[in-house]
Amino acid sequence: MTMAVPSDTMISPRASGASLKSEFVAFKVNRIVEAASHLFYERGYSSCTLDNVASQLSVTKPFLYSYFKNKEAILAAICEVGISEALGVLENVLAHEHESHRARLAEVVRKVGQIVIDRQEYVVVYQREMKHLSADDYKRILRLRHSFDHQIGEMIREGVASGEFREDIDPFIAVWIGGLISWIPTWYSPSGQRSAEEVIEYLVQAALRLAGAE
Amino acid sequence: MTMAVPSDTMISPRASGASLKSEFVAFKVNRIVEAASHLFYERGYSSCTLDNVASQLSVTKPFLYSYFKNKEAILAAICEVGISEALGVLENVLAHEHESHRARLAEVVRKVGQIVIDRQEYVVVYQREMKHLSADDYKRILRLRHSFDHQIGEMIREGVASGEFREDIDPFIAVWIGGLISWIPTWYSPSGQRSAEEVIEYLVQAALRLAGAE
DNA sequence: TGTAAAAACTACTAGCAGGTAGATATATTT
DNA sequence: AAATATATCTACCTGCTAGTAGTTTTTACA
Repeated sequence: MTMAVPSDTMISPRASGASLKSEFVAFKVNRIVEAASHLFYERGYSSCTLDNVASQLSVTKPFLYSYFKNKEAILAAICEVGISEALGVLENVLAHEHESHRARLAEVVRKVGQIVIDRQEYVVVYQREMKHLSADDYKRILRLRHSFDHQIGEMIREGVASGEFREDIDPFIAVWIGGLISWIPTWYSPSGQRSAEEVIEYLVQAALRLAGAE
Repeated sequence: MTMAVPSDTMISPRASGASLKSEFVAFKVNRIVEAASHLFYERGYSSCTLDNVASQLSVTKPFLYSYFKNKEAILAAICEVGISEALGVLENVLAHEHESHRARLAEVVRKVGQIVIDRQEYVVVYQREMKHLSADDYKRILRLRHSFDHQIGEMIREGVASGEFREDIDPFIAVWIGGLISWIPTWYSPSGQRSAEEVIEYLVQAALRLAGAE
């Protein structure tokens, strides 16, 4: 988008990375995505107007249009946050050695669960509103999602092959575990009775039980 | 679904119940709800116009308004289908004796799972669009939902008390089981690889495993 | 078959929401 | 401080959609 513009007297603190100006832009883009995510979460994408989003940020609609092509582009940005973070965590975990397949599954579930709790609203908007994406954005996001599902499936398969998980477990069980995780944001509330730690602990236990790896 | 239609010379078989005319009305209401549910499922409630619904049925918008007060009333009717059917099944199962708590849980999960598969689109619309209900409809539907959750929780509690389910199972596990069930419509497709029977069998196994009642 | 009532339609309104053109304010540079 | 570039806003347009008023068609019945 915007190009690097070094300041007059000082060299940009980040060696060759983002300039101060492009950081400003990133900051604003971020704020727009946050506000939109919150409002889309509460009112739904189609019922939420860009004037709503703008006034939430105390700006005006054309402000949004100088950072996003259109309404759908904001939705695409929201959808990308949750899934790409989850994918990042997954790949990070898979890149490291683990003492057992069981431990590896537990860590993936724990970390992805944490992201889902941290990014609750993004995840819900992603699940609910994905169909409103343009064909291109839809494909892009879906590829990320498939990559995620595929790697989880692989992980389960390896656990079964190693004998650590029950033999009669179908790799399809990954879909059920995905269900447990995706279900959290529909009932978990930070202000509710259960703490995030408690919920995640239950989640991990449930996932291991489903995999027959207790 | 289809109602009995007495021949011209016969008196309506239902003594004081529904007349032929009110059965016609019920039939039309049903068709509207079906069509709307399908379109709301595909395009989302807010993005789907009543002209869309009408043309799907080869009628016009005022036709809809002679059977429903407004758009929201159609949504309320859709939301009510899934949850009230599930509640009906649940109460039916609970009214009968079972050889074990395990068997009872399995039967509830199996039957509710079947409804969720049969009424996939209704369930998804219910979950996604409930927030667009009027305050009154919202409360009414939520009461049904709470009744359902409560009774499931009770059932788990009894299973634990009886010693059939693992002691360390939290009654809160009902929420996780609810998650498994509600997750089905987001990935199951009648035309997909897995048959409905297969999916339900997996669901029941997973639920029992979560309850520690294998 | 004629008439009244019910059902459905045609044609409309009012308000809203995505998107934009051009004006204004702010920051940057010389 | 003037001039230029950037950022943001005001004011608008256009198309769409929930909802309605009044007319026409169909049905029911005598």
